[in-house]
Amino acid sequence: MLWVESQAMSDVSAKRKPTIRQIAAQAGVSRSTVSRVINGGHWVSPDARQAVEEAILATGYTANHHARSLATGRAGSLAFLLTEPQQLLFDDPTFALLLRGAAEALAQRSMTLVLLVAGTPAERESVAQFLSAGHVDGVMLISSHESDPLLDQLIDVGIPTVCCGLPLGHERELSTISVDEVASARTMAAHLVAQGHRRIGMITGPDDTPGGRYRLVGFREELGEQFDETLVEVGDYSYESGQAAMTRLLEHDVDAVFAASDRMAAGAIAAARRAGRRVPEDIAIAGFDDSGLAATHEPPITTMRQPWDQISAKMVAVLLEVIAGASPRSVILDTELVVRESA
Amino acid sequence: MLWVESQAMSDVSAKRKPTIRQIAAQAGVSRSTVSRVINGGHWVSPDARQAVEEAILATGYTANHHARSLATGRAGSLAFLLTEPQQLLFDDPTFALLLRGAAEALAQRSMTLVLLVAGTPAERESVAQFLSAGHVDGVMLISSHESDPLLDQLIDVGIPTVCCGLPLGHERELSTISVDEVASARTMAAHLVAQGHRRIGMITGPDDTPGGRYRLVGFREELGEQFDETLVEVGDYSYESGQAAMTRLLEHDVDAVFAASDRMAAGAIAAARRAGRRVPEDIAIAGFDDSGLAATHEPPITTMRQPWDQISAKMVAVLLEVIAGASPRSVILDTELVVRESA
DNA sequence: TACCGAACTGAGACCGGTCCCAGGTTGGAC
DNA sequence: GTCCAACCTGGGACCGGTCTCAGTTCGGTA
Repeated sequence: MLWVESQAMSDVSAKRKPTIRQIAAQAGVSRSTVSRVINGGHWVSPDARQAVEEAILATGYTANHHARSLATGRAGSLAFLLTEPQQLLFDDPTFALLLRGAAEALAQRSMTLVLLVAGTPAERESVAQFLSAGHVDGVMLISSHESDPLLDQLIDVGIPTVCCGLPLGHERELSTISVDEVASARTMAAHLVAQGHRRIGMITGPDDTPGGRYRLVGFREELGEQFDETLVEVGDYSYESGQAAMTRLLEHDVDAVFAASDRMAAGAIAAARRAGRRVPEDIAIAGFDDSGLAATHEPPITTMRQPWDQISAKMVAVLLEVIAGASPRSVILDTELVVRESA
Repeated sequence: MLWVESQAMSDVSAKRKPTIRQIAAQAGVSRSTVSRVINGGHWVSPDARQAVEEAILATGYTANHHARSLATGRAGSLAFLLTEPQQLLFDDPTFALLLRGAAEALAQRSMTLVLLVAGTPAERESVAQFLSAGHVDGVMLISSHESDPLLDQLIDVGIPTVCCGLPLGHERELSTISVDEVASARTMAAHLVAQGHRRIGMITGPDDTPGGRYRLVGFREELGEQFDETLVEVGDYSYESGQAAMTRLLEHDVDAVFAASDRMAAGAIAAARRAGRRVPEDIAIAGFDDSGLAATHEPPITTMRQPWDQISAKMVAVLLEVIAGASPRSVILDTELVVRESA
């Protein structure tokens, strides 16, 4: 009876995860030494280190994240924060690329990615509370509307933050990873001009987003005298808004259109065809992002490629720097013109 | 000098997050009582409860997740685990819908969503280790390939798991949330028949996925005598595979095609058009999922709607039940025929 | 009046780590 | 021979909660 009980108990303890004390006992050293080995191993004798490493290997020991976080004050995780009111960002294939890249970059550092959605006001509130509670070490903010109230909250809370895209008006306080919007737009505009197009229209994004504002700036700069204010329409990056904008542009007899997103370009192509125009024969239509959609679209869309993998990798890298104490900094990455069939 | 120092120190402590002990002191009770109030408040006198609640409100106290997890052994978080080898799932808009739904469902319960990607073998290894370390309470597995070795690992580790789609061969050990594939496929097949189509082809998914296997079963059942083995092509749910499959089907003179995903349907439509066929006039093409793509496609795609919001909500609900001690169970949800223009 | 159980409270151990610090060796410089 | 620095080690406090359990109060019952 007694034997059965102790048998059962030893089964339980065998199944239970080993703690640092068990490793210490097995290796014949103190907890402190085990801890040192785990964290870099400075000031540990070769003998002790080896004994500890063998014990760890033998037991399959893994440190308890929660205990470590409690003791160190570091969470060991970063938040991936989505703030678009609608599910705009979820329709957007680009977000998935960023998410995947960020998750992988974190996994490599044995940190975790916590997904936070702050769409509704209620959600924003609970997210703000979550963040100020210190449950994560830093935030990757995926939103570029400058009016975003969450930006101020993040600055208030003082939590290390990196934004994707330019957070207009907050360049000093927050780190940002972005592409050179102006130069990218100039490149595409130059391409369209070089193709011999004269009446080139543009479908921009909202003016309170960097992509909406600066791609237009670059477009205007490059066209110079040729620039025609009446050939500019505003969209919201969605397929539908691209369709609507194109429908309006068709009344102005354009021979080329530069859309600020691939999805708007796809919508524009659909609208152009519905109006009986061929793409690219009658109208050339180019996009922006190279979001996967562009390559498989019919016809394949000429676009500016955003370096999504670099963007996500840099977001993580810069954010970790800031967490480690560095000052906020901004990184600007290059885009690449990808010529396909639509323009 | 001394004053300056103590001033600085008090500033620091003022900024520091309040702990349960400070709340206890402020409310004039013990830590235990505060803890009781936080966790439901049983066996607490009204006076004590009120004092504690006021102190919490006044200080903006929030419990430290890590400390709580350490003490309770519960992590307070669930993993959203992606296992597709390629970035297939990231191209797939449906995954984003699930992710969003799950994140929201968890936020409502003040739990967090940890994103895990297990694509490469190295990633799978570290994910397995992460999970067996008990860093999360449960796993939402997003993958439906029955050959997935991770399934066995999850069962080995014994971590509560819920799968999205039928994990073929593991119905007893794991919970699953799925739709009635067979009935859904029958509904769509019946619709195509009712529209007067005679030579109806199908583009299925891989045979080791429930969507690939059972949608074909339903399709065959419904067509009965009309079913023609030569009109079945296999795709991998992607746009390109839909294009390729359709190109082959066109040689067999089909007048309707049922694709097992909207993306394959879109690819099929493109291929049909390239071959000079009009959709739906010459060939009707239907999809599956209603993934957002379907509604905005040109023409809008007739499809079977999967109840994404219900699926994600059920995944979370069932998983929490299992974590709480319930036995694994399977939930089957209904789909809905959405008739648009393509079929 | 003695007893009992229910309602309520607080002390202390505990979860599994990290980190500060005091102490012990060892080797080299003076 | 002494002193000191560099290297290595272990004990104990601590991070911020939860939880068990013993103790107190109080109303009701035999």
